[in-house]
Amino acid sequence: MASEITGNTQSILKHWHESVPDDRLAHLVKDTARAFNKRLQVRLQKHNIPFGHWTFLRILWSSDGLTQKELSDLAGVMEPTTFSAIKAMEALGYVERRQRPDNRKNMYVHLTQTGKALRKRLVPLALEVNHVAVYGVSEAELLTTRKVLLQVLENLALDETQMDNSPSAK
Amino acid sequence: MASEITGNTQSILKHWHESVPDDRLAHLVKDTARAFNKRLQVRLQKHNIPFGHWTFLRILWSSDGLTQKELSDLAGVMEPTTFSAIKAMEALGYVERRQRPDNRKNMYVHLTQTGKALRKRLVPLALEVNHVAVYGVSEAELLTTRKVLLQVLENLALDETQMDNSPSAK
DNA sequence: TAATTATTCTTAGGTATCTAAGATAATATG
DNA sequence: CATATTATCTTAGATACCTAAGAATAATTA
Repeated sequence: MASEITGNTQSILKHWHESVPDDRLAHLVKDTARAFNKRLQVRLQKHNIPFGHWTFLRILWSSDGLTQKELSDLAGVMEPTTFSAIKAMEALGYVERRQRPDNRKNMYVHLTQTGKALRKRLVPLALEVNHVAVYGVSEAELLTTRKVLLQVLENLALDETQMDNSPSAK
Repeated sequence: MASEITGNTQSILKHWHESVPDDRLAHLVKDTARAFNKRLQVRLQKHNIPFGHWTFLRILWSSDGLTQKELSDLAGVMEPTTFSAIKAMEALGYVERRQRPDNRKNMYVHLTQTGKALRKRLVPLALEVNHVAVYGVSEAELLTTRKVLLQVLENLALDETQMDNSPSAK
């Protein structure tokens, strides 16, 4: 009769309170991302939406008719990931994949009515998670956090351009 | 001859500069976590260490001889994840799984010499990633960020205890 | 315009996670 | 102490990602 909780955000939390290694921002960011994902996932599950479809739906709601390549870039995933997600979503009737007469290479992805309709139901779930998450955090702190994370993302992107061209395996 | 970069942290970054939706901390945290993972992963790859083993090695280096269950809790993953990672690590000769005469249920995981030796080589890689990541970020900002992420983690953990007991769908 | 190069989609196969459920051992209870 | 419950490890199978490589098409260039 104890807690039936599966994802153990609890124990992770405990760990962070007990020892905050001041060299491991990566770790904290990762744990937080996992918790965010999990909270959205359980909400989506109640609507029978696989978490992986959310990413693409979100993009399509704001810009329908993109190619799979464009979708991949916006979602920040590789083409095969997009391919299989979109195929699954097509099978579920959320999207249609179309080609244009003037271009037989690109695949344009369009939402169906069903796909469009999901928006009203699902967006509030994500907003709720974000709302819950920032409870008790001041605007100023949030601003700083966002700024820092953006800077970190930028630094890591720079590392990428540098590392991937100089394969100095040490 | 353009950039041979596979993980597209670049395009994600661009997206964040173009539109910062002020309701989507989750999204930013997720992108940052992915970038962190990726940067460590490419470094580990040069040493032929799968990213998934890193998590468990790190824990074992500071507390050898834990059970698989304890490892799972500390790593924040489910038992089957730990099970297969540890099995693979056993096959590679990094760890040994032992049972005690007084307890035939628990599996105690011990590092081998090889496993212990990896520490000296791998820990610097993680430190480097963290170092690169926080370049140009002030101590004060970092402190705030850490505090905020911890608070967020706490809020999400609370949501977990609340949601998972009141399955009010819809 | 023909040949080469680059882009996009697709297939194949692998990693790291998960949930659900089986097996076995330890613990608690009637 | 026998039975029921709980805990841990394990198996099986799914999801969401990845890399590498093939196929088709579009774009470039010689």
